[in-house]
Amino acid sequence: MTSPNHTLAPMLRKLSRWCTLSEEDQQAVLELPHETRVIGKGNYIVRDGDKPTRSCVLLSGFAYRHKVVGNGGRQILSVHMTGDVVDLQNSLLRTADHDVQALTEAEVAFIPVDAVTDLAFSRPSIGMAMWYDTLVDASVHREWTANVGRRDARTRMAHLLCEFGVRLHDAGLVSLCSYEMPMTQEQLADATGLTSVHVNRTLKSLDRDGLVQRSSRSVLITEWDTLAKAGDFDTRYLHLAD
Amino acid sequence: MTSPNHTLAPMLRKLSRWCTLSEEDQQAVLELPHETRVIGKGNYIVRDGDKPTRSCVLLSGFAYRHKVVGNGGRQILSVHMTGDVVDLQNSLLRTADHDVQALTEAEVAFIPVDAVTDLAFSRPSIGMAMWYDTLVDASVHREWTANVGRRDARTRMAHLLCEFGVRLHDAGLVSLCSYEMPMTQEQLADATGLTSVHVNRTLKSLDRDGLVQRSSRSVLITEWDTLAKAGDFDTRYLHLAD
DNA sequence: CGACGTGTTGAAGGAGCTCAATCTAAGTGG
DNA sequence: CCACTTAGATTGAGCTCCTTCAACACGTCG
Repeated sequence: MTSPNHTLAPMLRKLSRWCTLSEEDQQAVLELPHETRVIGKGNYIVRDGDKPTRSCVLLSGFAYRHKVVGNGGRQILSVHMTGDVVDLQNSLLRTADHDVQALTEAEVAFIPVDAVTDLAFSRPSIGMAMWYDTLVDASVHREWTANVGRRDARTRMAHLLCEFGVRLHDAGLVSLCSYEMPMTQEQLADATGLTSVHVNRTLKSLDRDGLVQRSSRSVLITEWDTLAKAGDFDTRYLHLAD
Repeated sequence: MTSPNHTLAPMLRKLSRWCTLSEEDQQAVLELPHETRVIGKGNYIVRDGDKPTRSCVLLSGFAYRHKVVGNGGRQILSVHMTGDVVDLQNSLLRTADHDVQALTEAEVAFIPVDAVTDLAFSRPSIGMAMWYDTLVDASVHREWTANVGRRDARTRMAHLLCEFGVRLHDAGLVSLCSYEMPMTQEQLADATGLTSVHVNRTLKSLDRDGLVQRSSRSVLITEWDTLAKAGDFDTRYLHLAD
């Protein structure tokens, strides 16, 4: 791997997850023109309806995507971490169909979308890796639809906690069973389609049963297998092993 | 447009929706190697866990994608119609993360996935159109997540009926407000995260209020604007106009 | 210190579920 | 052409999971 200290190294790491990239391919990714910026906690990266001309890569921190529905309710669609190309979707689709917001203070790199597509089609391996990345994203959306549509509160919550553990672990950030998850209970509610009150009770219940401990923003999964079972969780939809 | 009678014409029509394709591009799409087949109503096109080597285009009829969760519940993730490349996702991701099933008897064309990717990267306009197609698919997933996560039964149902109307209309099949929708109430339930009993009551209620009439399998939207409003429906997520 | 964001807990209510019976329409075989 | 079957639609009654509303606790930060 070329220069792990390079700004876009997290993005390269992520793309390499999906396809093998040659030395030149790797170099080309790292040389993508970009501009870095720090986004304050809670600030918007893209707003629903925007016509972004740049794609955004998360270099550090967390971000999430969400939609606001007619009655004022909000649905969080996915949570993103270091290395995620968090807004290829909106920029390639030309008009954003959802909001992207910083969950914590976050370092991001903006890349002109034309540079991204040019690279994708001049270097098929990179193009395939990017396409694959957006496909995995869609797979996660499918799992979330099933999660909020057909699982009860306890299962949903357990599922979400498992997903975060696996993805953070895969991104090389933490151990599977102990991680920092900077989401409030209200945000967890918006991610699971519940109310914050019920999220509270559900977390308490999981805690009482000895499956997971959550204090302030840290999560400690005490019984991974039991939690995964309770959460109807199978990593397959994350496509980590294909 | 080249030869509207060609087998793959519906796929070409769909791709042309997303990007302008040159005469040669169009020809190249139509000349994709393929094998057609008729899939009986209710038969599976792909099963969760399969490793498909061919992608599947719907030439006629309807299909839907779904997931089965731990407690036996089923969540329908999207419904597909003529021209939809119904399984680019599963074939490009190498392992299927959900089922694809024929809703009605359906004519399909199977295309080797290698032929698809070769074409995508040898002809960037086609590649971009295909990528775009999968991105729109993901956008629909996002809307569905919000639909089942944050809207009440009545709104969900109205939203679904509006989506079908717009998409069928866009595929050139029918008028916006009157179409055949061959789904049972149980399938509508699995698409909306409700039970069939409650779907029945919800449809009755929409009917009573004069918004929509549904007899056997036909849908007649009597008050489009009112239904769209009741369904918190905005076509933007379908990206038809970008 | 006071204020604000977040977490916690109780009590009451409701949207949607479960269970179960009945009805209807479209076959299907004799 | 009719008895029989079967998949789906319809309706009622009771229940429960989750929501709503409201109060209070806790920590942090000006």
